[in-house]
Amino acid sequence: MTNAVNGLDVYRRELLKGSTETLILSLLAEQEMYGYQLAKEMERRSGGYFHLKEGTLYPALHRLERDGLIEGRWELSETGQSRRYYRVSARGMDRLDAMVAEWSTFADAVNRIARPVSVLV
Amino acid sequence: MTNAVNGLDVYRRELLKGSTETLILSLLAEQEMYGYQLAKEMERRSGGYFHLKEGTLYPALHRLERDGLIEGRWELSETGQSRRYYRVSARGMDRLDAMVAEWSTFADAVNRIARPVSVLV
DNA sequence: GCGTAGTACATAGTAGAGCCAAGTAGCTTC
DNA sequence: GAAGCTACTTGGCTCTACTATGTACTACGC
Repeated sequence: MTNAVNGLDVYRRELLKGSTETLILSLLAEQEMYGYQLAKEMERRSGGYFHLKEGTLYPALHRLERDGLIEGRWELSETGQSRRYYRVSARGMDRLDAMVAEWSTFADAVNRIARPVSVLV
Repeated sequence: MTNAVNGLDVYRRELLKGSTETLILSLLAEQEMYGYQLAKEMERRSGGYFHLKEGTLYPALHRLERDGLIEGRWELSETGQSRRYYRVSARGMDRLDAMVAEWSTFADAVNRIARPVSVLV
């Protein structure tokens, strides 16, 4: 499994570190959602590129809630399943703005350095 | 130190994960360099944004060499200090292209999702 | 001669994040 | 009644950036 180009698998995974929380916050800032819904929405919006695993998603939500950036509440769906809905707190909104700004700066800095080899010719 | 907004410190650090090797490869693809020089060049090119620590830089170079993406050779500088110069291998060039493409896809995907709160109003 | 600073590389240990895997639990469909 | 989907949880693993420390050489000021 994951033969040949396995270096890129690791690469993509590592890229995701640090951006996951920004992505989650950003989606929750638009509308209240529960975990599973969030994962599906993330996948849909990114054209299938982001596929948040449970072992990534739920711990991330717990961290965000622990840090007071989001607030969750339990709700029973009409099917009888419990769902935990999350919304972004005021503090979370501030943090989101800071994170998006940071992402922007970061992406600019990377783009100033990283160029495909072909451009160098 | 690093009081108050320490959440963002962690954030920036995590963002860097996965991009460090792309940045290093990219700079080395332009010209052969030794570690210390690479760190300085990275800082200069990013306008001071990227400041690679030794505990990040040297292990990263070792990984890249172990994976056959770069090749190093020792050289004695005129001051008498040993320096290890690295250049990107053919395999490293291929990998760099793939990494830059991956970065581009990733950045696009993030930009499709992450927006500052103000835009939502 | 000695302390300090800069250059240049190395590495043990730590913390954090994403993932795998397995588990719990309710519902629907065959 | 066995899949299969929804929905959340958790323990353990790996990888990466960083901290801290160490080595070693040069150059400067005193």
